[in-house]
Amino acid sequence: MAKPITIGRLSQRTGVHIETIRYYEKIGLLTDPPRSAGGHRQYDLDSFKRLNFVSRCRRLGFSLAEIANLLSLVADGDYSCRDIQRITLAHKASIRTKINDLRRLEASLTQISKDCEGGNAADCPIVDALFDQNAP
Amino acid sequence: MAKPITIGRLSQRTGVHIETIRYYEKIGLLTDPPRSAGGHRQYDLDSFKRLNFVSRCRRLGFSLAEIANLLSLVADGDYSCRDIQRITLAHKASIRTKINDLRRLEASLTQISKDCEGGNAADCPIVDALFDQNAP
DNA sequence: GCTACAATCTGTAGGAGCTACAGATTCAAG
DNA sequence: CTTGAATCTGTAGCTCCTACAGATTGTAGC
Repeated sequence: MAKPITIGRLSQRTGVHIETIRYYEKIGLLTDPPRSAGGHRQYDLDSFKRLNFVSRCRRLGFSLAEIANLLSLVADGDYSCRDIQRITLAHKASIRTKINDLRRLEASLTQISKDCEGGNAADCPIVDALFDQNAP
Repeated sequence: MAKPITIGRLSQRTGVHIETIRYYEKIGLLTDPPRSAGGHRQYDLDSFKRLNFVSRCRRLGFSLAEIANLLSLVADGDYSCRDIQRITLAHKASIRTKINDLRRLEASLTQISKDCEGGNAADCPIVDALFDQNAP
């Protein structure tokens, strides 16, 4: 059988920090791997794939709870593609909401910094705008 | 002199939760207000303005550290409008970066969910894409 | 003045998603 | 067998709050 993978190599190959891998194990996102006689973790190709899945989902902005959900669906085997797509699309919608929120923030910041000409403290429009008790 | 404001009224007027106000005080973002004989906090118009400033900055996405920085600049009185604008523009740039990141996420999700037709588990393109060890 | 009841007090723990130690072992190469 | 790198466990920290518990204070009505 294939030589087991150490946590260090797994970390290198997936780009996930060692501490993070152990953290995922602790919270139950990854299954506990077998151990060597001395207690070191021994991973295989499956653990590698699973961690890669988690890592990719994280990069796509899924929360750990969402990922746990996806993983359990897949593990149970009785999921339909429709389930997965529903989760994915819901996630996409929340990303869209975040983008819109940030766009509004950007517009506000553009607005309040527009009149700023680098002058003195007394008439800084940004500070005035933020401190004014009557502002929205 | 004006009647002091209780923490409850301050919370109502600013929309900041009571616990959050106390938290801001604990970390030094707000100054410790005077207390009644029994130990209840007594705020005035200045504390109201200051908390409003903090609250507005939070809504604009500034971190508490950034806000502390802005407040100390203003408190010292020797800031220039240029300083404030610099901080504001830096913040705007980081928001723009976040927007771009999220847009890329959205595009990825659109891509991987595109081929999904709600079929069976065996050929779910999303799961395949995420589990495939050779994927990017 | 007294009694309710609301508001506030302090302190601590939790949540998300890690990161960063410290101090003790274990592994692998020479 | 030694040495140095890797790994182990456990705990504490980070950000920005939120949510209690249990005690005390403030206030309105009688």
